[in-house]
Amino acid sequence: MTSEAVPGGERLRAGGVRLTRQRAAVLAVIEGSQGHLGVREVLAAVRKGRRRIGLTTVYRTLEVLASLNLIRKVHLRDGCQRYARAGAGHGHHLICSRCGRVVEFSDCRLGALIQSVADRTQFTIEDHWLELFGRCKGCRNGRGRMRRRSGFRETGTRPGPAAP
Amino acid sequence: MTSEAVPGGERLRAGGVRLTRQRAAVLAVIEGSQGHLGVREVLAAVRKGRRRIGLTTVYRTLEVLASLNLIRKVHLRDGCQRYARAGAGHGHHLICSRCGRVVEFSDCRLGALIQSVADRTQFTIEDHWLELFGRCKGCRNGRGRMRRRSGFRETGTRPGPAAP
DNA sequence: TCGCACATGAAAAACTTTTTCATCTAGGAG
DNA sequence: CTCCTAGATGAAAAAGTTTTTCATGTGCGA
Repeated sequence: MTSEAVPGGERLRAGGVRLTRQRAAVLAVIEGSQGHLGVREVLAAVRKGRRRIGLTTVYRTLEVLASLNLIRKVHLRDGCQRYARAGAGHGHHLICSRCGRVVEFSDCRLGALIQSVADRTQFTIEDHWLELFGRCKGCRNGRGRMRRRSGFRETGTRPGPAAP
Repeated sequence: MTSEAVPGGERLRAGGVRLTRQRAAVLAVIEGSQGHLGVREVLAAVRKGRRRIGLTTVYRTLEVLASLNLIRKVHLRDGCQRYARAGAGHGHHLICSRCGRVVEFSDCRLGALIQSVADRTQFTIEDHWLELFGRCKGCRNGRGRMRRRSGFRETGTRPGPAAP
């Protein structure tokens, strides 16, 4: 297995960690999903792809990949151990509350707001975190809310209609 | 114990739930803290105040109080089962990454940004969520980062230097 | 004051996350 | 190309968190 053949291989190496088949598999699963996945879902998806992997490794790998910014940790109203593929920006998310689709955006013009809050509160503001929730085009007229923890698309990359 | 004597009593009743000594105690602990507290910390603080309460009740009560907007759920980088007192706004938080102090603000002028992201992604955006992280005045020159899960001030309301 | 629907809490169950440690392997050295 | 080893893996166990259960308690309207 050459690193060239594995998407993300270079990026893993660049991060100073080894390219293992497990890491490649987890990265592929996340990148192949348009939604956000939890630990058990990643485990199931990797195993469905006929690759052996242990639960412990999934925990560790998700943490490693997130720290390298190869994937993003997504926070929902309840529970925040979910992950989505990383886009170009610094990781703000727009999440469909019905199907779970995650779209990343980075143009958060918060400069003025941050300045104003900083002035008023005497804080030095170092970081911010913004998430938007709504309905994607396909789920616009959906009746209810899909079960939160259900996977959206485990794998398979079909270009979605929405992208920044 | 009349409801008048208990801060939050009216608000609990208005929410359609009973005013119990446990709910009052949990609310008092959260309101008396300037930081964010986890479930175990709330449990410990209530018990330190010599009031009997069970862990199950703490879980249930925090959920009830948060659903009535009497307290807020705070999400941190890791873990998001922490709670802080509720201010007037719709609940955005500025959090000191050293001491844990939480300041709520509500003037988030995100209209233009939300419009722009909505246009580009074809999403209908229904809700947003913004959190700022930094250092409060007192922690400006702090060396490191205080242990994340440590309580900040369990109780006692001394007017802090920072308030919107 | 009474009564009961709602609330509590101890214990157990269910679930999640971390730790441990023996084994494996990616990938650089030779 | 083969060898070697630090880093990676994973099964099992431990630790921690959250939910469920159900008998008992109590807020509050009648």
